[in-house]
Amino acid sequence: MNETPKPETIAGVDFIRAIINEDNKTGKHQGRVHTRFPPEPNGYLHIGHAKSICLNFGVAAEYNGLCNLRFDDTNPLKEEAEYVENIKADVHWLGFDWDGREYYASDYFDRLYELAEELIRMGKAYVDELSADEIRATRGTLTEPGTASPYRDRPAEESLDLFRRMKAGEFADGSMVLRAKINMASPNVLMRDPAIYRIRKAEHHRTGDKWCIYPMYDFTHCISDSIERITHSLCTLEFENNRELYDWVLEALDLYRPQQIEFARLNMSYTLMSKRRLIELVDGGQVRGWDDPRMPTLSGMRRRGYTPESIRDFCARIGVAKADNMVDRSLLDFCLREHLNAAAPRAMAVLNPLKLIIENYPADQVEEFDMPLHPEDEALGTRKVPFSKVLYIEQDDFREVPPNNKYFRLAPGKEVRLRYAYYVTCTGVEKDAAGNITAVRCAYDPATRGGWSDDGRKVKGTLHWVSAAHAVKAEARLYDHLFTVENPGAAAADEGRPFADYINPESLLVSEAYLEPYLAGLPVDAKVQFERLGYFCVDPDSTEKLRVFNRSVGLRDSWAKIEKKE
RNA sequence: UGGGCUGUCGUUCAACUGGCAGGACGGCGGAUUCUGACUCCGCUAAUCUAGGUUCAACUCCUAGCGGCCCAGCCA
Repeated sequence: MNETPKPETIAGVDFIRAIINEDNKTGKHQGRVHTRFPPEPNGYLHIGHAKSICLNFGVAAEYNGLCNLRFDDTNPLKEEAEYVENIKADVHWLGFDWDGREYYASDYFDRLYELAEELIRMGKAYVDELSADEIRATRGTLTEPGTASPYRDRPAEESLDLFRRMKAGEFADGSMVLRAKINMASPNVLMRDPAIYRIRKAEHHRTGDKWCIYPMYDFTHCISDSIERITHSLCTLEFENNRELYDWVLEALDLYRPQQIEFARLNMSYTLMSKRRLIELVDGGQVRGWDDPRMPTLSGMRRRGYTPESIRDFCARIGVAKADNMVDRSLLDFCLREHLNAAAPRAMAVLNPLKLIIENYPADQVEEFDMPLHPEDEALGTRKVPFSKVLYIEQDDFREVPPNNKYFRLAPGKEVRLRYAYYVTCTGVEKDAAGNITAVRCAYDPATRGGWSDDGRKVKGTLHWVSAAHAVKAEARLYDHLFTVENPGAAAADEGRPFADYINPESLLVSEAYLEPYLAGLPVDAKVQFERLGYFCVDPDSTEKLRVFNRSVGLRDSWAKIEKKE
């Protein structure tokens, strides 16, 4: 669990505040603010859920209120205990705590059943024996009203008897259903006698085989909110049409009524947010699992190096509103870079090594330099980095023929600084028979120890380096964006192609690339920002091999700029 | 087509009950720098349309237009 998150102010949350403030003024909830985060445990949490988590916990915190964690587990076919555990872990990782208020819709099955019977007795619900197809056929269309089921007006006692026998397991799945009796002609299709209980002879991850009938979302969610005395039930836009039903159920049963408030869900470019499709990716083996670093899940992003702080900051910056949106990934990357830049201890790394031989440095000598772990934060302390006659530098940091006079890295005759070590001047190159450069030779100036000269001499270039003899080899897997189009889900739907077609094949290739970055002997047990190269993060799960995840966090942009200037 | 919701810089969020359309990200340019990073400075660019009310409209009125959601025994 992280430190308690500071209450980042979420942009655009005013339309929710306005409602809460009004409620507080009128004393509707005695000034109480109580929200909930209600995931269905049918998959892992993704960046879209982070928005909801930050909103629900954030709004509650702002008003000194509470936020519950509630699992919406009314469909035994899709839900698993494994998901529950991972969801809890991810919420904690993000930095939020429900303080023991961990609830399950399945906790309310008994109460829900009682209320369903009550609805039947009141004549506001009936057992329908129409098939699913028949119900669909009689529901009408968007422009035409539906027609009543022949069972709609059966006596309450008859429905009650049938409902009890449904519960007792006397009937097969799909043979009958409990429907709320509302209005078959309602312009809101959801109000045309919606099913509120169905028969499902399936094992539930928490209640086992105790039940063979399960309540549906529209009947369950509002009552669960009511039972928990939720004041403001924040949910996404697609539930706007459900609000009328939400209110109807609680009104019919004369129960405490929370206020449902809808907000726009997060859409992010090049990112798939549909849980259904993420499940397909996992099941289809296109990714290694829910926590594959290419996945937009919180666990995948964690492995890729995103920090909870950066995700929270992102959620605060994108804000919340009722208009559909498509947030650019670059904002997420910005948030990560900003946090990493401030917090990550630094290290030097070389991805594409080029041997650098210091001609006038004693062959058997090794020096250790103390380098700050963070250039702007001395409190982080220093690291020791060994220096010797043969080093590795980045291939891109040397050009036999400099492209122009603005190139200030190493080239024949030019002097550069080896970061925190010495100034060196290039004296020549070594080549193999084919003419490929195999090593660069140079001479160092002993008077510049520590990487500084008092004589006013200016060197523009500062290179990163590692001692060849002391370098740590590591396997690096570079992950690219998983999807090739801005909105893979929509693209696939539009063109009617399987969305897996929109996976970037390069992301798979890149992920298998075996690179050999040479890391100086540095603390690599935590996230590390490789200086100058951009922002790499060490996979915190890795134990044996050091994995360097990157690609979306700045490296490419950084190089693009460099290339342009040369 | 019925109903619900929604339209502000490229993106996202602002602009209190009408009063100079602002911030952030992105992009472009510059300064600085022992990471060509970071930082700093500057620039860029928007009220869906048409009428109307008003000294004054993103805001109010009227009429259009666009986008999203709803016809699961999913949530």
